Amino acid sequence: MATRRVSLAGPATLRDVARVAGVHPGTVSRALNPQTRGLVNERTARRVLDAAQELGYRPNPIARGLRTNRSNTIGVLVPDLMNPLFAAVVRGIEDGLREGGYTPLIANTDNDAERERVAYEAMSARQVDGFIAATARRDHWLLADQVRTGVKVVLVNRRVDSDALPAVTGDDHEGIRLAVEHLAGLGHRRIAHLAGSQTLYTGWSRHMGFLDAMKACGLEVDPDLVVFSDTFTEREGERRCGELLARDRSFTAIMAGNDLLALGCYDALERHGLQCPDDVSVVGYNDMPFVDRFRPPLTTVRVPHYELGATAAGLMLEQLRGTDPPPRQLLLAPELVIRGSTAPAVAQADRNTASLDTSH
Amino acid sequence: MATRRVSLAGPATLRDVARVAGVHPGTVSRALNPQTRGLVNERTARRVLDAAQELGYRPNPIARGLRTNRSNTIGVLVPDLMNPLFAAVVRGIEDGLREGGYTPLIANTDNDAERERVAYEAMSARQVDGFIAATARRDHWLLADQVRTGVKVVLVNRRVDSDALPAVTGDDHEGIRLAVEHLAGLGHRRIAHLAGSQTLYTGWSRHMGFLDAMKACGLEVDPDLVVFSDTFTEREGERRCGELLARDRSFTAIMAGNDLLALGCYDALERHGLQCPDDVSVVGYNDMPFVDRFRPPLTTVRVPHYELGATAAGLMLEQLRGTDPPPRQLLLAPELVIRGSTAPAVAQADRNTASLDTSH
DNA sequence: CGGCGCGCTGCAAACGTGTGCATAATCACA
DNA sequence: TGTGATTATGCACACGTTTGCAGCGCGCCG
Repeated sequence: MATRRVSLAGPATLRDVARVAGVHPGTVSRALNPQTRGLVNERTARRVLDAAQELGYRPNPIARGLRTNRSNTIGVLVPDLMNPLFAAVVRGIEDGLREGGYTPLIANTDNDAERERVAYEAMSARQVDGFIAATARRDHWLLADQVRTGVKVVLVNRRVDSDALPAVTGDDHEGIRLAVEHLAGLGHRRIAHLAGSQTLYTGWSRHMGFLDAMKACGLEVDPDLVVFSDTFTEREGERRCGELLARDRSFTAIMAGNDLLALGCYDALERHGLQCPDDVSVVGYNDMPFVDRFRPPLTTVRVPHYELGATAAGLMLEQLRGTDPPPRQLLLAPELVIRGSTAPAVAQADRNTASLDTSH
Repeated sequence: MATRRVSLAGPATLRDVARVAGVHPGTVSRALNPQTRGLVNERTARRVLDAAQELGYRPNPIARGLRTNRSNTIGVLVPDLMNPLFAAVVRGIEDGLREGGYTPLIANTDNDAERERVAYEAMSARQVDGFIAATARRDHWLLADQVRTGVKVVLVNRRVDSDALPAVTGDDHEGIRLAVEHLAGLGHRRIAHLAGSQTLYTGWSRHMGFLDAMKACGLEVDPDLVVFSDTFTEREGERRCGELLARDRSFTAIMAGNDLLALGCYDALERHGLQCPDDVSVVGYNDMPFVDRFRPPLTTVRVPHYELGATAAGLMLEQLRGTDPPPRQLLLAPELVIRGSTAPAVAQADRNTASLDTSH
């Protein structure tokens, strides 16, 4: 009889299980929830579990969410999934959340404040239990909203000065240091810096790292050799590197804020008749897929993007389990990957005459 | 008083709006739903809308979903987000769905049947209104389940023989034809084919396309020059291309089933002392990001992945709006992108002696 | 033997919406 | 003015689950 009803209607509900097991729906709820199983007699719990198994009962997350105001869902805000870096981060987040039984709800923001806001609202409405924000803006309303509403937030690839929010990022400071030391070790003394946008956290922190690293190596940073780009794109990299070359050609190496910017440097150098790495060494940042295939293969700093996402998920789970652990800010170690775009510095004189040949 | 309640408790509910507007919650529901607004007096509707605006009312999708068994959510099954092709497809899906007010729920399956199944179950439990499956297996249980339960499904990057499911894919047949014609036009007559796995739709369809295209060009396909790979990876490409070279070196061009396989060919050719494109031309498929940066820049067939996703989303919306339109199978036009990895065929004699020089 | 505590389960009220049905109000028309 | 049609709104229940509270049976102890 009961099975008949099941075969007729949709998926089995708590009431169906209760009918088969001969108990009250409330008891079924308690028996099936590991949290509250202790409250119910072992023998009846067994009976309930069997009935549920037999009917193929699957709890309805919607109904549960309505009652509990929780959804086992985490909102993930990411600039652009088509960017392989963020794809890796998101993949790490997904795999990390799965361990805790949570599901990510992903939205692309294109670094647009308005889209970010509507995605945030939509996700809040869907009762997400927290947010992982991989969006890179340094200033952020999320912070304000967090302290106001107490919603759980974890930042990835970005942190806030106040230490108020848990965050996990790559150690840009260390990464840039490795790169600059590598260049210094090759004899480079005049090192240019093609920095990313200073409104994005990564652009800013790598710039700071560059200043410190140069000092640590006993090198001077010539303001003429530092240029800021607006976006992390090849085109912008080529443009800014062109400005650099037009202004002052005395540098023998470029530290780029990003692999894409580094790629733009390739183009600009080629356009100005300079060879990489023979005339100018270039170092990127991130170790994107396929940069080992470029011409020349790019020396760069590897950032563990997948692990970034996975540990961010871990921090979120930790926060969800409760007992308010103090917000932690984790740094993940980068790794210098030396390939073909860096070489020993040429003697200053040689290079200047060489470049004069082509420019006049 | 009413506003007081709002400031105390959480987000405003239908009842709150009703209290402020001085009407029954049911009326508010009707007034706010564009579908049913016609049922309510224009003046009161206005009052309700104002009240909702004032209170900042946001409908609760969870409660709505519980009542309607719909979630405005579409399950998206994708092999791996870190693959830039699928990232583009997913991005297209997201943007396409947004137009209809739907949100994607994304899961990576790694082409693993078991993970696919659990993701499908989990999404069904969450009451997704449909599935977009970008997973590439040719045989699929989804088909069976679809006809059984009547759940809405759209395939992308894959279709089924029976025409029973709406699908949108790139026109592999046409794409391969363009590529083979290009090679034939360069004088190549012995063209090898490094095919993808025949258990995946794209691998299979491109293989079929290759056979037809060769015939159309009046060229013979030598079974010795066709080799099948198990996965779409560089390593596998290198391995299989190595087998090809060991077996028969008479070919002057390779049609690869994939850019990654083509990349593997680069490695194998180099290892065997052959130059691309001087000795052997290589054509890829997909036009992944950065293949224009490879050494040499890869000639390949561009597939509009973003549009693939976007139109798949469109098909899904169409299906959701109802009135059962017949399932449509759309083909999107590919485009041949000629770069540096293809060149006129060398005279057979020249190349044989050249390769003999290095191999002996 | 009565009362108390304890282990277990039933009861029912939510959570926020949507919607069929009833009903009140308005209107048209003879 | 009465009747039927139309329009607009109220009412109440349902969706499936969780959970505080009450109650029941039973054993223990005084």
